[in-house]
Amino acid sequence: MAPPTTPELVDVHRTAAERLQADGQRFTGGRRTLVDTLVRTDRPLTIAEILARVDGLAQSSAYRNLAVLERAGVVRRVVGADEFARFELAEGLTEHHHHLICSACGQVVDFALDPEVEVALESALGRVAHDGGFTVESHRLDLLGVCDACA
Amino acid sequence: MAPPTTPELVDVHRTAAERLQADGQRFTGGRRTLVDTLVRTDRPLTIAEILARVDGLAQSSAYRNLAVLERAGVVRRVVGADEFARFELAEGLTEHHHHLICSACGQVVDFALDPEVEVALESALGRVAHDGGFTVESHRLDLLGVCDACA
DNA sequence: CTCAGTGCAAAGGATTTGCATGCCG
DNA sequence: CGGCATGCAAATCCTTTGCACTGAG
Repeated sequence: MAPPTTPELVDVHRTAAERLQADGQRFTGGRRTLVDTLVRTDRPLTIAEILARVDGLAQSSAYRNLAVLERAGVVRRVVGADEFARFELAEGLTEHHHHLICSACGQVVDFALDPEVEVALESALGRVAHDGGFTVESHRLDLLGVCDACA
Repeated sequence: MAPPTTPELVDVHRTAAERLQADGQRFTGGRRTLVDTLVRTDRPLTIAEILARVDGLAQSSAYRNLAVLERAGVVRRVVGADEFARFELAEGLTEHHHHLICSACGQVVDFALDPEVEVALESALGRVAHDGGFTVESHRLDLLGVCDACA
Protein backbone atom coordinates (compact mmCIF):
# COMPACT_ATOMS: atom_id res chain seq x y z
CA MET A 1 0.00 0.00 0.00
CA ALA A 2 3.01 2.28 -0.53
CA PRO A 3 1.96 5.40 -2.41
CA PRO A 4 3.21 5.58 -6.00
CA THR A 5 6.46 7.48 -6.36
CA THR A 6 6.31 10.80 -8.11
CA PRO A 7 8.54 11.53 -11.09
CA GLU A 8 10.70 14.64 -10.81
CA LEU A 9 8.81 17.89 -11.19
CA VAL A 10 11.10 18.96 -13.99
CA ASP A 11 10.41 15.78 -15.91
CA VAL A 12 6.71 16.20 -15.44
CA HIS A 13 6.87 19.69 -16.86
CA ARG A 14 8.97 18.60 -19.78
CA THR A 15 6.70 15.68 -20.61
CA ALA A 16 3.60 17.80 -20.22
CA ALA A 17 5.04 20.43 -22.53
CA GLU A 18 5.93 17.79 -25.11
CA ARG A 19 2.53 16.17 -25.09
CA LEU A 20 0.78 19.52 -25.34
CA GLN A 21 2.98 20.63 -28.20
CA ALA A 22 2.37 17.34 -30.00
CA ASP A 23 -1.31 18.16 -29.75
CA GLY A 24 -0.77 21.72 -31.00
CA GLN A 25 -1.40 23.28 -27.62
CA ARG A 26 0.61 25.69 -25.50
CA PHE A 27 1.84 25.12 -21.98
CA THR A 28 0.39 28.28 -20.48
CA GLY A 29 0.79 29.53 -16.97
CA GLY A 30 -2.69 28.40 -16.06
CA ARG A 31 -2.05 24.91 -17.39
CA ARG A 32 1.27 24.76 -15.59
CA THR A 33 -0.49 25.66 -12.37
CA LEU A 34 -3.00 22.88 -12.88
CA VAL A 35 -0.26 20.34 -13.49
CA ASP A 36 1.64 21.55 -10.44
CA THR A 37 -1.45 21.23 -8.32
CA LEU A 38 -1.95 17.65 -9.45
CA VAL A 39 1.70 16.83 -8.86
CA ARG A 40 1.37 17.91 -5.26
CA THR A 41 -1.43 15.52 -4.39
CA ASP A 42 -1.57 11.77 -3.95
CA ARG A 43 -5.15 11.30 -5.07
CA PRO A 44 -7.46 12.59 -7.81
CA LEU A 45 -8.93 16.03 -7.17
CA THR A 46 -12.37 17.36 -7.96
CA ILE A 47 -12.84 20.66 -9.75
CA ALA A 48 -13.97 22.17 -6.48
CA GLU A 49 -10.81 21.00 -4.74
CA ILE A 50 -8.69 22.39 -7.53
CA LEU A 51 -10.45 25.76 -7.42
CA ALA A 52 -9.90 25.88 -3.68
CA ARG A 53 -6.16 25.29 -4.10
CA VAL A 54 -5.57 27.61 -7.01
CA ASP A 55 -6.36 31.14 -6.09
CA GLY A 56 -7.95 33.28 -8.76
CA LEU A 57 -8.69 30.44 -11.14
CA ALA A 58 -11.95 30.76 -13.01
CA GLN A 59 -14.13 27.68 -13.01
CA SER A 60 -14.49 27.78 -16.76
CA SER A 61 -10.73 27.98 -17.23
CA ALA A 62 -10.30 24.97 -14.99
CA TYR A 63 -12.75 22.93 -17.03
CA ARG A 64 -11.37 24.17 -20.32
CA ASN A 65 -7.75 23.59 -19.49
CA LEU A 66 -8.36 20.22 -17.94
CA ALA A 67 -10.15 19.24 -21.13
CA VAL A 68 -7.15 20.39 -23.16
CA LEU A 69 -4.76 18.57 -20.85
CA GLU A 70 -6.88 15.46 -21.06
CA ARG A 71 -6.93 15.48 -24.86
CA ALA A 72 -3.16 15.96 -24.86
CA GLY A 73 -2.74 12.99 -22.54
CA VAL A 74 -1.31 14.97 -19.66
CA VAL A 75 -4.23 14.50 -17.34
CA ARG A 76 -6.75 11.75 -16.81
CA ARG A 77 -10.36 12.09 -15.78
CA VAL A 78 -11.34 9.73 -12.97
CA VAL A 79 -14.91 8.70 -12.37
CA GLY A 80 -15.70 7.80 -8.80
CA ALA A 81 -18.85 6.97 -6.92
CA ASP A 82 -20.34 10.44 -6.75
CA GLU A 83 -21.29 12.84 -9.50
CA PHE A 84 -18.07 14.87 -9.41
CA ALA A 85 -15.34 14.49 -12.00
CA ARG A 86 -11.86 14.07 -10.57
CA PHE A 87 -8.51 14.61 -12.23
CA GLU A 88 -5.03 13.19 -11.86
CA LEU A 89 -1.84 13.14 -13.93
CA ALA A 90 -1.89 10.67 -16.80
CA GLU A 91 0.29 7.58 -17.18
CA GLY A 92 3.95 8.42 -17.63
CA LEU A 93 3.63 11.43 -15.37
CA THR A 94 2.77 9.27 -12.38
CA GLU A 95 3.41 5.65 -11.61
CA HIS A 96 0.74 3.27 -12.77
CA HIS A 97 -1.77 2.84 -9.97
CA HIS A 98 -5.38 2.10 -9.12
CA HIS A 99 -8.11 3.52 -6.91
CA LEU A 100 -9.93 2.81 -3.72
CA ILE A 101 -13.31 4.46 -4.04
CA CYS A 102 -15.51 5.05 -1.01
CA SER A 103 -19.12 4.54 -1.95
CA ALA A 104 -20.19 6.56 1.07
CA CYS A 105 -18.24 9.81 0.73
CA GLY A 106 -16.98 9.42 -2.82
CA GLN A 107 -13.39 9.96 -1.80
CA VAL A 108 -10.79 8.38 -4.08
CA VAL A 109 -7.44 7.10 -2.83
CA ASP A 110 -4.55 5.76 -4.89
CA PHE A 111 -2.91 2.38 -4.43
CA ALA A 112 -0.47 0.24 -6.38
CA LEU A 113 -0.88 -3.42 -7.13
CA ASP A 114 1.67 -6.13 -6.43
CA PRO A 115 3.90 -5.97 -9.55
CA GLU A 116 3.60 -9.70 -10.08
CA VAL A 117 -0.18 -9.57 -10.16
CA GLU A 118 -0.12 -6.45 -12.29
CA VAL A 119 1.96 -8.23 -14.92
CA ALA A 120 -0.29 -11.28 -14.96
CA LEU A 121 -3.27 -9.02 -15.26
CA GLU A 122 -1.85 -7.03 -18.13
CA SER A 123 -0.99 -10.12 -20.04
CA ALA A 124 -4.48 -11.53 -19.54
CA LEU A 125 -6.00 -8.25 -20.64
CA GLY A 126 -3.84 -8.20 -23.74
CA ARG A 127 -5.20 -11.58 -24.69
CA VAL A 128 -8.81 -10.52 -24.12
CA ALA A 129 -8.44 -7.36 -26.15
CA HIS A 130 -6.81 -9.23 -28.99
CA ASP A 131 -9.57 -11.82 -29.08
CA GLY A 132 -12.25 -9.17 -28.94
CA GLY A 133 -10.84 -7.11 -31.80
CA PHE A 134 -10.32 -4.14 -29.54
CA THR A 135 -7.36 -1.78 -29.46
CA VAL A 136 -6.54 -1.21 -25.81
CA GLU A 137 -5.19 2.12 -24.69
CA SER A 138 -5.21 1.51 -20.98
CA HIS A 139 -7.05 -0.21 -18.21
CA ARG A 140 -8.51 0.92 -14.96
CA LEU A 141 -9.05 -1.11 -11.86
CA ASP A 142 -10.99 0.25 -8.94
CA LEU A 143 -11.97 -1.09 -5.57
CA LEU A 144 -15.40 -0.01 -4.40
CA GLY A 145 -16.08 -0.06 -0.71
CA VAL A 146 -16.20 1.98 2.44
CA CYS A 147 -13.24 3.88 3.82
CA ASP A 148 -12.22 3.97 7.46
CA ALA A 149 -13.63 7.42 7.98
CA CYS A 150 -17.10 6.42 6.80
CA ALA A 151 -17.25 2.95 8.36
CA MET B 1 -13.96 -13.89 -24.85
CA ALA B 2 -17.05 -16.05 -24.40
CA PRO B 3 -19.94 -13.90 -23.21
CA PRO B 4 -20.94 -14.44 -19.59
CA THR B 5 -23.66 -17.02 -19.18
CA THR B 6 -27.05 -15.78 -18.09
CA PRO B 7 -28.75 -17.25 -15.05
CA GLU B 8 -32.26 -18.57 -15.64
CA LEU B 9 -34.86 -15.86 -16.07
CA VAL B 10 -36.90 -17.36 -13.25
CA ASP B 11 -33.94 -17.22 -10.90
CA VAL B 12 -33.27 -13.64 -11.85
CA HIS B 13 -36.84 -12.71 -11.02
CA ARG B 14 -36.76 -14.55 -7.75
CA THR B 15 -33.48 -13.00 -6.68
CA ALA B 16 -34.59 -9.55 -7.77
CA ALA B 17 -37.81 -9.92 -5.81
CA GLU B 18 -35.90 -11.06 -2.73
CA ARG B 19 -33.42 -8.21 -2.83
CA LEU B 20 -36.16 -5.66 -3.36
CA GLN B 21 -38.20 -7.05 -0.50
CA ALA B 22 -35.15 -7.02 1.76
CA ASP B 23 -34.92 -3.33 0.97
CA GLY B 24 -38.59 -2.76 1.65
CA GLN B 25 -39.47 -2.30 -2.00
CA ARG B 26 -42.01 -3.96 -4.27
CA PHE B 27 -41.32 -5.79 -7.49
CA THR B 28 -43.73 -3.86 -9.68
CA GLY B 29 -44.51 -4.40 -13.30
CA GLY B 30 -42.36 -1.50 -14.35
CA ARG B 31 -39.41 -2.79 -12.38
CA ARG B 32 -39.95 -6.27 -13.74
CA THR B 33 -39.87 -4.83 -17.26
CA LEU B 34 -36.59 -3.05 -16.54
CA VAL B 35 -35.02 -6.23 -15.20
CA ASP B 36 -36.28 -8.20 -18.19
CA THR B 37 -34.83 -5.64 -20.55
CA LEU B 38 -31.45 -5.89 -18.88
CA VAL B 39 -31.58 -9.68 -18.91
CA ARG B 40 -32.04 -9.64 -22.66
CA THR B 41 -28.89 -7.70 -23.39
CA ASP B 42 -25.23 -8.60 -23.21
CA ARG B 43 -23.94 -5.14 -22.41
CA PRO B 44 -24.91 -2.19 -20.19
CA LEU B 45 -27.68 0.01 -21.57
CA THR B 46 -28.08 3.76 -21.39
CA ILE B 47 -31.35 5.32 -20.27
CA ALA B 48 -32.03 6.30 -23.86
CA GLU B 49 -31.56 2.72 -25.02
CA ILE B 50 -33.84 1.47 -22.29
CA LEU B 51 -36.54 3.99 -23.15
CA ALA B 52 -36.29 2.95 -26.79
CA ARG B 53 -36.82 -0.69 -25.88
CA VAL B 54 -39.60 -0.25 -23.36
CA ASP B 55 -42.62 1.27 -24.95
CA GLY B 56 -44.59 3.72 -22.85
CA LEU B 57 -42.01 4.06 -20.12
CA ALA B 58 -41.65 7.56 -18.70
CA GLN B 59 -38.11 8.83 -18.42
CA SER B 60 -38.63 9.76 -14.80
CA SER B 61 -39.91 6.30 -13.97
CA ALA B 62 -36.87 4.77 -15.60
CA TYR B 63 -34.53 6.89 -13.51
CA ARG B 64 -36.53 6.39 -10.35
CA ASN B 65 -36.88 2.65 -10.68
CA LEU B 66 -33.29 2.15 -11.69
CA ALA B 67 -32.30 4.09 -8.59
CA VAL B 68 -34.49 1.81 -6.47
CA LEU B 69 -33.12 -1.29 -8.16
CA GLU B 70 -29.60 -0.02 -7.67
CA ARG B 71 -30.13 0.60 -3.95
CA ALA B 72 -31.61 -2.87 -3.63
CA GLY B 73 -28.60 -4.38 -5.34
CA VAL B 74 -30.48 -5.67 -8.36
CA VAL B 75 -28.92 -3.33 -10.85
CA ARG B 76 -25.54 -1.72 -11.15
CA ARG B 77 -24.70 1.67 -12.61
CA VAL B 78 -21.82 1.57 -15.06
CA VAL B 79 -19.76 4.61 -15.87
CA GLY B 80 -18.19 4.60 -19.29
CA ALA B 81 -16.29 7.08 -21.36
CA ASP B 82 -19.16 9.39 -22.25
CA GLU B 83 -21.56 11.33 -20.09
CA PHE B 84 -24.35 8.77 -20.16
CA ALA B 85 -25.11 6.46 -17.27
CA ARG B 86 -25.46 2.82 -18.22
CA PHE B 87 -27.14 0.01 -16.31
CA GLU B 88 -26.70 -3.73 -16.07
CA LEU B 89 -27.81 -6.48 -13.70
CA ALA B 90 -25.84 -6.64 -10.46
CA GLU B 91 -23.55 -9.43 -9.33
CA GLY B 92 -25.40 -12.63 -8.62
CA LEU B 93 -27.88 -11.92 -11.37
CA THR B 94 -25.19 -12.11 -14.03
CA GLU B 95 -21.82 -13.76 -14.07
CA HIS B 96 -18.97 -11.63 -12.80
CA HIS B 97 -17.49 -9.78 -15.77
CA HIS B 98 -15.67 -6.66 -16.88
CA HIS B 99 -16.00 -4.04 -19.60
CA LEU B 100 -14.39 -3.01 -22.83
CA ILE B 101 -15.08 0.70 -23.19
CA CYS B 102 -14.64 2.46 -26.51
CA SER B 103 -13.26 5.92 -25.93
CA ALA B 104 -14.49 7.00 -29.34
CA CYS B 105 -18.18 6.06 -29.29
CA GLY B 106 -18.62 5.31 -25.60
CA GLN B 107 -19.99 1.86 -26.28
CA VAL B 108 -19.50 -0.66 -23.49
CA VAL B 109 -19.06 -4.41 -24.11
CA ASP B 110 -18.86 -7.18 -21.54
CA PHE B 111 -16.06 -9.68 -21.22
CA ALA B 112 -14.94 -12.26 -18.70
CA LEU B 113 -11.44 -12.72 -17.39
CA ASP B 114 -9.52 -15.98 -17.33
CA PRO B 115 -10.70 -17.53 -14.01
CA GLU B 116 -7.14 -18.16 -12.92
CA VAL B 117 -6.19 -14.52 -13.32
CA GLU B 118 -9.44 -13.41 -11.75
CA VAL B 119 -8.67 -15.43 -8.64
CA ALA B 120 -5.13 -14.08 -8.36
CA LEU B 121 -6.48 -10.60 -8.82
CA GLU B 122 -9.13 -10.95 -6.15
CA SER B 123 -6.66 -12.28 -3.65
CA ALA B 124 -4.26 -9.42 -4.35
CA LEU B 125 -7.08 -6.92 -3.99
CA GLY B 126 -8.13 -8.45 -0.73
CA ARG B 127 -4.63 -7.90 0.60
CA VAL B 128 -4.54 -4.29 -0.56
CA ALA B 129 -7.88 -3.47 0.96
CA HIS B 130 -6.93 -5.08 4.25
CA ASP B 131 -3.67 -3.13 4.40
CA GLY B 132 -5.42 0.10 3.52
CA GLY B 133 -8.11 -0.25 6.15
CA PHE B 134 -10.81 -0.33 3.55
CA THR B 135 -13.89 -2.52 3.43
CA VAL B 136 -14.24 -3.75 -0.12
CA GLU B 137 -17.66 -4.33 -1.60
CA SER B 138 -16.61 -5.06 -5.13
CA HIS B 139 -14.11 -4.21 -7.80
CA ARG B 140 -14.40 -3.04 -11.34
CA LEU B 141 -11.93 -3.56 -14.12
CA ASP B 142 -12.32 -1.81 -17.43
CA LEU B 143 -10.35 -1.78 -20.62
CA LEU B 144 -10.28 1.58 -22.36
CA GLY B 145 -9.57 1.63 -26.05
CA VAL B 146 -11.09 1.78 -29.48
CA CYS B 147 -13.57 -0.76 -30.79
CA ASP B 148 -13.50 -2.28 -34.25
CA ALA B 149 -16.31 -0.12 -35.50
CA CYS B 150 -14.52 3.11 -34.57
CA ALA B 151 -11.00 2.09 -35.57
C1' DC C 1 -59.22 3.32 1.57
C1' DT C 2 -54.29 3.98 1.72
C1' DC C 3 -50.00 4.44 0.00
C1' DA C 4 -46.53 3.47 -3.19
C1' DG C 5 -45.79 3.82 -8.24
C1' DT C 6 -46.22 6.51 -12.49
C1' DG C 7 -46.32 10.53 -15.95
C1' DC C 8 -45.76 15.06 -17.05
C1' DA C 9 -43.53 19.10 -16.58
C1' DA C 10 -40.55 22.06 -14.11
C1' DA C 11 -36.28 22.39 -11.36
C1' DG C 12 -31.48 21.22 -10.28
C1' DG C 13 -26.63 21.17 -10.90
C1' DA C 14 -22.24 19.92 -12.92
C1' DT C 15 -20.28 21.16 -17.14
C1' DT C 16 -20.00 23.84 -21.49
C1' DT C 17 -20.13 27.81 -24.37
C1' DG C 18 -20.53 32.92 -26.18
C1' DC C 19 -18.41 37.02 -26.02
C1' DA C 20 -15.32 40.76 -24.79
C1' DT C 21 -10.75 41.48 -23.03
C1' DG C 22 -5.82 40.63 -22.16
C1' DC C 23 -1.52 38.55 -22.98
C1' DC C 24 2.05 35.65 -25.32
C1' DG C 25 4.45 34.94 -29.36
C1' DC D 1 -0.42 43.04 -34.59
C1' DG D 2 -2.92 38.13 -34.51
C1' DG D 3 -4.63 34.51 -32.19
C1' DC D 4 -5.17 31.87 -28.33
C1' DA D 5 -6.19 31.98 -23.29
C1' DT D 6 -9.07 33.79 -19.68
C1' DG D 7 -13.28 35.60 -16.88
C1' DC D 8 -17.80 36.30 -16.40
C1' DA D 9 -22.24 35.00 -17.15
C1' DA D 10 -25.64 32.68 -19.72
C1' DA D 11 -26.87 28.34 -21.84
C1' DT D 12 -26.80 23.05 -21.97
C1' DC D 13 -28.24 18.72 -20.94
C1' DC D 14 -28.49 14.63 -18.10
C1' DT D 15 -30.77 13.76 -14.03
C1' DT D 16 -33.82 14.74 -10.16
C1' DT D 17 -37.98 16.41 -8.04
C1' DG D 18 -42.98 18.31 -7.22
C1' DC D 19 -47.47 17.24 -7.85
C1' DA D 20 -51.68 15.04 -9.09
C1' DC D 21 -53.41 10.68 -10.61
C1' DT D 22 -53.82 5.66 -10.81
C1' DG D 23 -53.55 1.05 -9.29
C1' DA D 24 -52.31 -2.66 -6.17
C1' DG D 25 -53.24 -4.66 -1.59
